[in-house]
Amino acid sequence: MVTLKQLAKELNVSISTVSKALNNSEEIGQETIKRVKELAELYNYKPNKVALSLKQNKTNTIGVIIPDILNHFLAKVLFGIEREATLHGYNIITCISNESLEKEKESLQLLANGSVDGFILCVAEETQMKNEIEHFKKTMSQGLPIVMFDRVAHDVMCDKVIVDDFDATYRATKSLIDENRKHIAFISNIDGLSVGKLRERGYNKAILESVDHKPTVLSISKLKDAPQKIKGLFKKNKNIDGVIAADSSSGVIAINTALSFGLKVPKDISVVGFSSQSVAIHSIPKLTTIRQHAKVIGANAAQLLINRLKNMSDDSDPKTKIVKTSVVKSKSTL
Amino acid sequence: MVTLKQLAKELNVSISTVSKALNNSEEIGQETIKRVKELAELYNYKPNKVALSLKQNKTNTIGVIIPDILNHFLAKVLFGIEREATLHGYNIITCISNESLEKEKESLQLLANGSVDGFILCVAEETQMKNEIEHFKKTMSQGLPIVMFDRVAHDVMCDKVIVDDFDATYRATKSLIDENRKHIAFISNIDGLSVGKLRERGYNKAILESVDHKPTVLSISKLKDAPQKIKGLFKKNKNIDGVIAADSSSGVIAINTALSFGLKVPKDISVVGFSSQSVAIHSIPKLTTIRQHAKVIGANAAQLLINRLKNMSDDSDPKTKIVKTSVVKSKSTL
DNA sequence: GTGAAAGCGCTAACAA
DNA sequence: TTGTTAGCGCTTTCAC
Repeated sequence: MVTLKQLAKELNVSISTVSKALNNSEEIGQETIKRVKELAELYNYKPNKVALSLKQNKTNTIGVIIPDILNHFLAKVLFGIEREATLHGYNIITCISNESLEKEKESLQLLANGSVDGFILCVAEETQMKNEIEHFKKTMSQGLPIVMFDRVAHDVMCDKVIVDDFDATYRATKSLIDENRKHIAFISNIDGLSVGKLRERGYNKAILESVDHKPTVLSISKLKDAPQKIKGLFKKNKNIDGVIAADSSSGVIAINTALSFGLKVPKDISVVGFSSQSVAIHSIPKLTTIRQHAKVIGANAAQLLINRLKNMSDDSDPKTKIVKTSVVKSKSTL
Repeated sequence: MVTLKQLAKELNVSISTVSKALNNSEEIGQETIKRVKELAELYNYKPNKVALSLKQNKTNTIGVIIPDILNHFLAKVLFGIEREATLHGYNIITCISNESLEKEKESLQLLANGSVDGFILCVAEETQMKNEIEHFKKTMSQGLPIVMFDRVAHDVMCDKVIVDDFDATYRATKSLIDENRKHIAFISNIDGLSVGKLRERGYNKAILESVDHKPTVLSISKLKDAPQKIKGLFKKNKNIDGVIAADSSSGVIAINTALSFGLKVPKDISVVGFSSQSVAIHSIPKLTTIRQHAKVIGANAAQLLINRLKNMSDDSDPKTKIVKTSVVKSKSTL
């Protein structure tokens, strides 16, 4: 990489002249600016990012900590973050916590050494289980703002972007009730997570309000077992005629299982799931989905963080942004 | 963040003493080392990464450029890269090219300013179409090594990690022929990509060698249209009794479509697809998959790059690593 | 055993 | 209009 020093030498001017010329300083003569810029162009000069970071005490880099990159929702959020960040001239360093508290702590520690200006993260499952928040607080006390999305730690005072999980399942369940469904089950692969619990509660509320059966909840601990477990559920409760799925896979699996069981979808049974277009088409009929607008969530998180970074002095109260879900009706419901 | 300077001041010693003490230098007395380390611990001192990078002229950061983070295979490779990189003390900066040549160039340019020590990338679709490679060469000539995986530019002399695509479909097609299938179709959502072409060729070869029908190739340009297009294919060719799917979604969609068509899988029709466990379970029966070992690919790519970085002087010939696919037999084939 | 000083590449206050 | 200098945080050579 060519440096200012080399350009200066070649042009027989001082380093600062070159620097100013490249930054279009008023101080420098047009002629000089032109000469400098031409040579810089020729040598494809790019200001060294590391030196700039050191000088300006900011990296224009955001640390993103994701529990699971293979989760389609989380990948999509990451996509949204990357887009928005790039738009504002920020890079992202991605760490994957693998749902582990230890790895989450490590990643936070590792990047809190000047590598990044702030964090966007989704709390790991283990962290939520153990309800640990000290590492978040410590990071923030070092002057690194955090934005949490989806799964958040309520007791940490930071910006957050969340989904209206409770409402979403409440309304979805209601809508199945309106279809005159009599026995609606709730299937979840994420009952350990804050969002999973919220979704279950929304379902519970709707059921308890309107239907005369108790909530029927199926918890899938390993996705691999989903087909079998769902099959078991259908066998045990022959009268199930509606399913709310809390995660993106179990909805399509529920449809496929129902079909292989000889049930007609949506005639005999309606299925709604949290999912996205690209997964929803893995069943025929296509799954009616609760869309979380993952990209929007990512973009919002990035915006919140970048705003904080741009006004570091401004110590205003943390904001929580709720991104409303919307239902994309398809042929798996009436 | 606390700096050496501050520690030095507080301890009434010089900056260099503190630095040496923290690095366990022989020069420094045990007593001093102890004092210094205690204070550093107390203040949670971490050497500033940016300063280190500037000093040592390396960042311990890898730039990863991925065409599409929502592609399950690519996400999994990223996972593999991240793991291996973390293991060796490297961070990764992720850019998403969105299959665009322009974005790919930009990302490369943007990070080639000292932000990263090298690149791992999968060539964007547009880049492959236009067969552009200048930007890769330029980057490499700046002293930044590149490792390409999956979709590679053959004319660029760099390390590569690829899959035995041709062989994989050749063998998969053969295996359906061995099942006594008479009319095997090939479905692809990636016919513009180098790997897509290789896969098609493997299929073609097997068909031309052994069966008396011409290759039947269905090209899906937008995933959204997959169910419809596949339905069309089945309608037009009622005697199709085998399907090879080149991408992860169309395999499960083919099964689901066949079922909705009244066909029995695998009795009437066998389906094999490039996919992974978590997508394969989106059909009942589960899809027989050609596994690409995405995580291994990622890990290999990271290893190759890190090796180059560790021996920058060593100008040895580029290596190409082939990660063999394996078939995970499931109930969608006989 | 400890400290001073140079230098990584850059910007900016100040001097000329 | 241009140049000198200091300094961002760190390591390392060389002097004491």
